[in-house]
Amino acid sequence: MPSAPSARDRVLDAFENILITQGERTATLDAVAAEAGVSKGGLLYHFGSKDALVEGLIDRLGALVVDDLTNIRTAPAGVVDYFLRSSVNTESPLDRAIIAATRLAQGSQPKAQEALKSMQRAWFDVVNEAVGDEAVARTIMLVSDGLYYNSALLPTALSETSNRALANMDELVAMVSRLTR
Amino acid sequence: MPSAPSARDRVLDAFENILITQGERTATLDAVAAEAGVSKGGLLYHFGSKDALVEGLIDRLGALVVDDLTNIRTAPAGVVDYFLRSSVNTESPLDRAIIAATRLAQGSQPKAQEALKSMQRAWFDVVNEAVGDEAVARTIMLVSDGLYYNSALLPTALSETSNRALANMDELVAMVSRLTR
DNA sequence: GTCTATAGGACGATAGAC
DNA sequence: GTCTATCGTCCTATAGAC
Repeated sequence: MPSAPSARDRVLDAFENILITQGERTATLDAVAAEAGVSKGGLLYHFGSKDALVEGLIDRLGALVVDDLTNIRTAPAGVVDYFLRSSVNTESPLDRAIIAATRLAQGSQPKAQEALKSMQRAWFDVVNEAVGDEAVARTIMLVSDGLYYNSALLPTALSETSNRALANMDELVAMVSRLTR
Repeated sequence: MPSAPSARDRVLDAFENILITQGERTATLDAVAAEAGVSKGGLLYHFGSKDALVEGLIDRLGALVVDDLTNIRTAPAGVVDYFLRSSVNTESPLDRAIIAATRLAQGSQPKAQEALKSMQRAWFDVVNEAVGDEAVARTIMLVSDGLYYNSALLPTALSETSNRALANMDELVAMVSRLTR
């Protein structure tokens, strides 16, 4: 029930927003405070420094990943089907946190890099357990990363590959299922 | 014969270097000039503004892509084999230009986004022509994007997936060839 | 808990010497 | 073709009022 998000959460939302739509460079304290509707001083009360803001975002990502792993494991259509379909950016809270963290990771923020790495490892373990073949699991991970790269990393790109893949998600899932047999 | 690169080329090399290793934020005119071994004024003689510097990098990328397309088409081992193997970052001039452009594309630089998009489209056309099946070609593109994402986008990540894939490139090529039969 | 004001440094760009 | 010096702006962070 997201009735009235706290100022702290509004700041994190604003930080994500700017990172996703305009990149790391534009995500200054001034810009984040303005987008969140607070003053710079107000922002710095909740997050004492820019580093603390980054940590706040990574912590939020960590919590969302924990939930996601449960969703993957218990998906009615199966692990691989759910995992692949959830690899295109749907603007979910998790997607937004991942994309924002990826922006930070490319600005030599070691903590963001580590968070993404451990997320990837956790996903691999679940997929690998489901398909029971490491080579197949690795290939599925690459397809998933490719989907993310296309739909999330090139902001307004609407890249050809991704658009086609999105329109043909059933086809892609069938394609990948050829590997498991 | 790269005996003595011109100051202009040294500036572009430095710009790429900083974008790749430290991200867009750190790639300031001061930092690029220092890395290239020229003064800020000297840099601005060759590239009149930061925008011109970005354009210079994108032009370099365009030229390298043209060469690469010829390499892919004429590869002895075949289009798909060559394409996939060249999708891991080998620190080649092309790889470096792509990664640097990707950093810029995430900072809402439309020109960098368009350059990457047209590169992707050109690759897809070659792969599609070679395999003669759009769904298979799309999947191959996604695997390639996944390889790039892992080996190039998360700077020092040395991500699990990518490392394993690198060590098992033969295995991956075999995996993908299952799709074409 | 949120604000304004401001310090101190880094940023992109210009001017002009050599 | 390359340099130094400098301007105006923007950045992170602190101090202190409310």
